Amino acid sequence: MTTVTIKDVAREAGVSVASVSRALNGTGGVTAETEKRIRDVATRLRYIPHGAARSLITRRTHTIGALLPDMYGEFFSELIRGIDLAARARGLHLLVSSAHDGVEDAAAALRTMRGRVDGMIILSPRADASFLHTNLPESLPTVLLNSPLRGPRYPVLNIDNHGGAYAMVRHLAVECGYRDIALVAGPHDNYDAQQREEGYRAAMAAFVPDAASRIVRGEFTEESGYRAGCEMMASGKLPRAVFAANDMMAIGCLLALREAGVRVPEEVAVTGFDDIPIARYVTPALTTVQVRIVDLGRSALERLAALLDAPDQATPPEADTLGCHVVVRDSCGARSPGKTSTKKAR
Amino acid sequence: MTTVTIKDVAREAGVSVASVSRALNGTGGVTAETEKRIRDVATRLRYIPHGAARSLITRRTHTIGALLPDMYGEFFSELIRGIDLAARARGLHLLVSSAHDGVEDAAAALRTMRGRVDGMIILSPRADASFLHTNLPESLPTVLLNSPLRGPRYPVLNIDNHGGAYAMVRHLAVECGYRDIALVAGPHDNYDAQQREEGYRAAMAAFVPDAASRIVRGEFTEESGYRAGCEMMASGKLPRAVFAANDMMAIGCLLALREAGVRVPEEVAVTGFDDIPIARYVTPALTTVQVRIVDLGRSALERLAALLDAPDQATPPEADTLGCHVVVRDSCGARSPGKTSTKKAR
DNA sequence: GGGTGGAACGTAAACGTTTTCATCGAAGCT
DNA sequence: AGCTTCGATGAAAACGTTTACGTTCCACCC
Repeated sequence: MTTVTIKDVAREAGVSVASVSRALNGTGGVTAETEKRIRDVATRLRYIPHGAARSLITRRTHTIGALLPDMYGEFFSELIRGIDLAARARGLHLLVSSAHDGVEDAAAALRTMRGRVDGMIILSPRADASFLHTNLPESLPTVLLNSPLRGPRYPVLNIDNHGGAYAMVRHLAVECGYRDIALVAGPHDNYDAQQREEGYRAAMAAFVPDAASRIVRGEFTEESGYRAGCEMMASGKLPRAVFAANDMMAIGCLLALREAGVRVPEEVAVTGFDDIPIARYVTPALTTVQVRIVDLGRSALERLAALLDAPDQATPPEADTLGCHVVVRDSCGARSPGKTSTKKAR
Repeated sequence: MTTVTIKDVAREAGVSVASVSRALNGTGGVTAETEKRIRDVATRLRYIPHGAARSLITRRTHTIGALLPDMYGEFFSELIRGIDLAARARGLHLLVSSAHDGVEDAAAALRTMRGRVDGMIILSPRADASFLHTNLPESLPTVLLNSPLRGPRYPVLNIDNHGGAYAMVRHLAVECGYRDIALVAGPHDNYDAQQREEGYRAAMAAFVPDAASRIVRGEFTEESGYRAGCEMMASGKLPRAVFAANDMMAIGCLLALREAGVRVPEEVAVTGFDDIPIARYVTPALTTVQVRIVDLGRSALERLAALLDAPDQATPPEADTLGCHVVVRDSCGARSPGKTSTKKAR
């Protein structure tokens, strides 16, 4: 009696449960008169349908699951935001699970999704082919984010890490005219980091073929960026430009240089990757590669929704990549440090 | 055949579904031998229990729902992060719904939670008493965040807006010695904004009783902070210190002053509220009121979990408030602009 | 006026689990 | 040997819905 079910409504309204279901769902088959009566009773009793029961028979949950490695930082909040935005536009709900304590954890999280979601969006370094095979219910529509996996099994959406890094190096080399461009790379085992590094190499080979490339490794943290900056200064020979594989490292590097009295961008240019919100507020404002993470989330969900609507549509086997472009601010020296334009806060 | 159910496992293993359930759940009542056989079959068939079906009978979903007004900005991502952190520590999952397109929307979101969650965390300006009464299943454990609501019905967790604002003004008045302190307030209909404003007034009355208080209204956006800065300069008489009711407005104000060539903090001190990540990276680094949003989310979930474990425990009728404290950086002029300490990126 | 058709409504099966209860057999005891 | 006890197992109910299928009833048509 504590919670009111469809039976209570039926009894109170003097009809069968079937009629209540029909009336409340707007399926035909009930007089306008009885429908009204049922509706009245339902609101009076404050009846709320039981989601689990409904989706058990309907085989629809109107919920999509998101498996993410971690909730941290701008990236993931932006991503979730994008997914959620698109989801609610479609009347879908979001079951998030940030499982990052290893494969066990991720597997468990994935399994509990069974029967609670209509589809999955997965962004996880651990999600290799065999992992997915054993833990993902055979027929659950899924789209992968930022995954090295290819193939017709699941659609994949990637950030154009390679292209973004390439474009940034081109900017530094061609438009700014620098030759001695160093990379503060990300961790070796990180897929994004690998691709960005490759983009750097390719662009260096293309635009300043006779200049040596110079790479110091970081870990995508501000601290590691700071250390990288110190390291380069200690080496006695500063590069003319530093391209950090993400913004946090760029900022760390910026701080290290500032502390040492090195002027940015006059002596050394510094650029990053990601365009996190902080980027435009540091001084000098950071030139970086903008990747519209919100859009990544959004298109992931759109793609998934398409899969849900047309289950056996042949999915384009090619992986989609989300373009990104460099946004020029002050830290690269390509423009005179102008006034920071005031933008409407988002 | 497309999805494998418990029946398939039972048939394949030559036992009843009951035994499969017992074996897989580790309830007693099966020989070690048959348990192993069942387990083997289950993994071979890649059986994954159906969540909805299970929770239909168990009346447990191991999921908690979060109703938030919007996913935007640092605040909400931090909040979710806090909730999620505590949730996964308890083996709970998270069903988020950011419903901000009005009451209709929020109501719909809340109703679809029925049967999918064991409890709710609600942070919504729209969630007044009657709204909750009509849309919240009678017996669903719920904790409210940052709500003006009081009473024994639901536990409430609040940020100590009043105390934080009070402390900041005290800092400006007592420790920095300023008397002419202006407030850039938040929107009138915002609960946080109201409390912060009240804290400002109270502190002004307490510490600089003979100084006039000065309030210009903003909307919690960077742009409105920028405008507030311009407005104050246009008035011809700049205050000695500006306390903005949130960081984004403080930053906007900072920019306006900087553009006009006003030196911060030498001529005008500027402080904010929230301690968003950006705050420590602007120059001068922003003195602000730190509120541990992650902790807010965490304790909300802890509280909810306690409710779940002991449903009829008398909930402390007093609303809990989460303390906050001022963190002194450069923008208030209380200390000599030091080196920005490099922190480990979170 | 006796069919015919269709709309309104009820009955019951189904969804995939867990759990109570009954059954069965073996082991232990006198 | 006859009884009890207990552990392993299966049968079936239950959870709260939706929906296929009947049934009833009324209007309509010849």
